[in-house]
Amino acid sequence: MPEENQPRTLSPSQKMANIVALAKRRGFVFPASEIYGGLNGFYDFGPLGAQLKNNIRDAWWRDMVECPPLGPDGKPLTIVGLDSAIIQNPETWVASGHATGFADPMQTCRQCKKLFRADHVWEMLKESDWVKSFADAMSPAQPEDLIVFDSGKAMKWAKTKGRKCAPGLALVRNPEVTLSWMVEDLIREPGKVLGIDDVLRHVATEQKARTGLQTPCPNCGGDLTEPRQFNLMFESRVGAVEDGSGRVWLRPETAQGIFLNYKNILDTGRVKIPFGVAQVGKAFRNEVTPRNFIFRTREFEQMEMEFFCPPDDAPQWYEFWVTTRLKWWRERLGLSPERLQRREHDKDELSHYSTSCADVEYKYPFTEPKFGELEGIAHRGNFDLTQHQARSRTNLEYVDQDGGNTRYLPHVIEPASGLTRGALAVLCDSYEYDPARPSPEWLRIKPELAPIKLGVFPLVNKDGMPEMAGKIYLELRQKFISAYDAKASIGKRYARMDEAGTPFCVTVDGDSLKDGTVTVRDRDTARQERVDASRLKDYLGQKLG
RNA sequence: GCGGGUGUAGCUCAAUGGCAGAGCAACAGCCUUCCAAGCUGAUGACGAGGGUUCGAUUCCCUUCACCCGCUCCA
Repeated sequence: MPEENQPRTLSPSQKMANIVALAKRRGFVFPASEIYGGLNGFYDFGPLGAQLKNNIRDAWWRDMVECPPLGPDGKPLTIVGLDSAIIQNPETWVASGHATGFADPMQTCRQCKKLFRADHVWEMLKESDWVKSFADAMSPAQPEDLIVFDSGKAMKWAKTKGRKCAPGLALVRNPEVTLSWMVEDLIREPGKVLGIDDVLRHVATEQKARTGLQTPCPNCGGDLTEPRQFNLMFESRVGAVEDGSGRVWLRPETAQGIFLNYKNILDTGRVKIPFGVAQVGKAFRNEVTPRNFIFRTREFEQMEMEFFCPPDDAPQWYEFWVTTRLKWWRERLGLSPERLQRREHDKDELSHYSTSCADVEYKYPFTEPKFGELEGIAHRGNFDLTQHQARSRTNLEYVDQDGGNTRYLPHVIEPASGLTRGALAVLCDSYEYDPARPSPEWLRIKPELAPIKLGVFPLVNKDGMPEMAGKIYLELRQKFISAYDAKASIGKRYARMDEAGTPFCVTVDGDSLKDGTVTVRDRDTARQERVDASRLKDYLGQKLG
């Protein structure tokens, strides 16, 4: 209901709150097991959400498997489908690196309470503000990666910072703690030139001797806790005996199921390189912090495709898939171009398996003005096949009969998108707000993706209108997902359909009974057109695609 | 996992150490001739567990969930 003085535009956080509320109100997304108080990181998709998600999935499957794009040479690509088990032999995850890579030891700082990956601490330390400012203060004239320890300069610096400093000893580090006990020995030689690595090594040795810990906190220099194990994979057990013998994991990504079946598909699928294998399914990660509605959940759905190609061709296929996938989100799902971007990963951001990786990113309301991930396209090289070949002792080489029977492990380009995130992006992108409208909130979902395509109403519940509307409904529902509604006022029914993102509403009114025409109302403009009821199927077929 | 904040009906909000109220939504019916009209009716809540108390939604403890930040990540 529009209220006076309501602002026309919403802040990103208000917008997000509205989207979450609408998603629940209209049955798109509910918190999982809500009657028991919910469960952190899990959501259920309601009637409309399930349909929306299926529509996105079907569009992806259609464009990947049933009718894949043409390659750079203008010839159609070969991509086949797969649906592999969620639980696989645990060796899978040892080979893929998830059993170790997903079990990162973490450390918390006792002073500033920040959390760090233990294997990142050293690098972060080098980049940390307190080490840098320390270096700057000590040797403004020196290159940035060098520190000159000089007690005279130290005293001067401490003075300008308003800190006390004993000759030759006391350096003060940010913000309160003295560093003197750590660098005492180094300062004995004023003027000596040292690299940051030298200093850090010394600091670490001192700290270990004193506290038994390896490294100071990169943020504040405080004490870090012991590295603690985190395992991001969900554990389960095969067999009913609880003795730890049948331990298995739920897959943290769908991709590995494809690599495990690579040989089977080669042997039976009549495919030859280059080709792709696509799969949609649930994956599970024990995220440290599920956050932002369904953006990061512990159970989520992926749409992944592994594209196998000759090693030399990999760079061009990588480029091909990045542009193809970006275009897909923009054109097929209709996401706003200005809210989509391609972002190349930095070197230090790359996973253990990939040599290059680009994200298709969307500007979600909760990341604004920044972007958040929607899909990642990774050049995985032959990492996975190499690992599985070695660990399973199964030859996974491809014999290229077109290329003089050469043998090689193909390289892999992997476009991996989040279906759950895709649904979120569609909800966010289609959310419209205009307090001047009778229905101020509506979802401008692309008609092809809308969970309900059509509302069919009698204008009022008498004079034969319900009968005629009922007949039209029975006919149209065979072709379009439709909803019949005769409750409450016509305006309310339009508003309900607007919030569900239903693109068109057909209304039977008094004239319909006389001349056989009905009105078709457009969700986005709220304008109506009179159409002959007998032409409805064709008319709507054109509009709904 | 750490720190901060928040938990009363589906939503927005009341009140109270002694029977927990309203508006909207949803449901049934009446009415209604194009954009959340009206009438009637029935349904519906103190996040969970424990403690103090004759009695706790209210005070105390614990826990769970959600929001924000750190971190991780499709």
